[in-house]
Amino acid sequence: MRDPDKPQAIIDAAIRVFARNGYYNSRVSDIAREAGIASGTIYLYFKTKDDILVRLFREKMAEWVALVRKEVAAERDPLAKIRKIVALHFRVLQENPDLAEVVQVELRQGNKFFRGASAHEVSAYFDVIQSVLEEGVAAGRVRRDLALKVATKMLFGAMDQLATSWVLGKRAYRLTDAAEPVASIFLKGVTTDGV
Amino acid sequence: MRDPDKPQAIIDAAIRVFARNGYYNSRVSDIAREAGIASGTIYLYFKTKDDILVRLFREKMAEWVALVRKEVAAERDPLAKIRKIVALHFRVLQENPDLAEVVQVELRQGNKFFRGASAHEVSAYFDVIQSVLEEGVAAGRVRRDLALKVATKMLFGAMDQLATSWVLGKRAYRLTDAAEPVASIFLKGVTTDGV
DNA sequence: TGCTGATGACTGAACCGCGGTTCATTCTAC
DNA sequence: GTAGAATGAACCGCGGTTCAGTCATCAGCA
Repeated sequence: MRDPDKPQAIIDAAIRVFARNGYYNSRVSDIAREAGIASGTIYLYFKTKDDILVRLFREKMAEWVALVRKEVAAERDPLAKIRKIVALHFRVLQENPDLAEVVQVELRQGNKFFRGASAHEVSAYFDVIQSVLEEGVAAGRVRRDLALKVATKMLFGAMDQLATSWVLGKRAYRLTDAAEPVASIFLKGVTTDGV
Repeated sequence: MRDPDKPQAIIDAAIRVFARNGYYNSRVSDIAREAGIASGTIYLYFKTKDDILVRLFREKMAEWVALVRKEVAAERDPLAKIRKIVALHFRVLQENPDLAEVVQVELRQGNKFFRGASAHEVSAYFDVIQSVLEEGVAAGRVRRDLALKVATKMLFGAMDQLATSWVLGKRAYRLTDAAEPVASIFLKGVTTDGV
C-alpha cells in the first residue's frame, strides 16, 4: 500500500527546497533528497513537478482559509474581525518563514496559480474579507457607500505587500508589528465617521 | 554600426511575446520572430534571455517613475498628489495592456526582480510615494503619528492588487474606475481628522 | 562612376547541457 | 511466493546559446 504520509512529507520537503532555491532552480531530485527518498518515488504521488507546487499551494491555502474562518467566527465585533484577520495573516507568515518565502515570492510564477489551479482557494480568502466588511456595513460600523470589492482587494493587497517587503528584506524585523498600523489605517479609511 | 533602435525593438517584441505566453513559455526564437530578426541577433544586444527581462523592466520602471515624478511636481496639494499617483498608476497600466500583463504577472518570477536587479527602480517609486506623504504631514494634512513606511507599502500594495485582479480578470472593466475609491479610502485612512 | 576589398552586422542550423520523466530492477511486508 | 512500493541510472526533448558563413555598406582608388 502507498504510504499515506508520503505526499505530505514531499510537500514539506518541497517547501524547504523552494524556499532555499526557488521553484525553477530546484530539481525534482533536490526535493527527493530533502525528503530522503528516490526521485522516481515522487512520481508515484505527483503527476509532474508543477503538480507539487499546485497541490502545495492548495493545501496550505485551504488550511489558511479554514483557520481564518474559525478565528473570525470567534469574534463578535466586525472591526475586531478585521484586526484579527490582519494579525493572523502576519502571524502565520512570520511563524512559517519557509512557507512565507514560497507564497510571497515563488508562487507568483506566471499565470499558473493566481489565474489557474488555485483561483478558487484565493477567492475563498477574498470572500472571507468581503463578508466581514458586509457585516460591518450591516452593523453600521462601515460606510454604507463603500466599494466593497475595491476595499477587499485593497486590504489584501496591503497585507500582501507588507508581507512581500518583509520577505524580500530578509525578515529583518517583526512582521506582526505592522499588524496594528495596517489595521488602523485601513479601518480609519472604511469606517463610518462619527463612531 | 549596430542599429541603435534594435534593443528597443527587441524589448517591445518581448513585451508582446511575454504577455501572450509568459516568460518561461517564450523561446528566444519567438521574440526574434516577433521582432522580425534572427535569434542570434538578439545576442548582439542582450547577454542572455534573463537580460532581456531585466532591461525591459528597468527601462519601463524608469520611464514610469520619471512620469510620476513629473506629474506629481505639477500638483500643489499633497492630497491631490496622492490622487494623481493612483490615477496615473491605473491609467498607465490600462493604456498598456501588454505591459500590464508582463508587469503584474510575469515579472514576479522568483527573486530575480524585486530582490535583484530592479530593487533600485522599485524603491524609487516607493520613495516618491513616501515623500508625498511626508509633505502631507508637514502641511498638517496627514496624521503626524502615521507609520510612513507602512502606509507607503499599503498604498502600493493596494494599487498593485487592484491592477493584478484586473489583469487576471481579463481586464473586463475599466481599471481607472477604481482610482477614485482607492484614493478616497486610503486618504480617509491617513489624513488628519478635522479637515 | 564603377569596381574592389574590408568591416562588421546579421543569420539560423547545430550544439550541448540540463533536468523532468520513465521503467527495468530491487526490496519489503505479509 | 507475491504484490506492489521504491529505486536511480539512463533517456530524451527542449531550448538557450554559439559561431562559421552570408550579406550590406562604404571608403579608397582608378
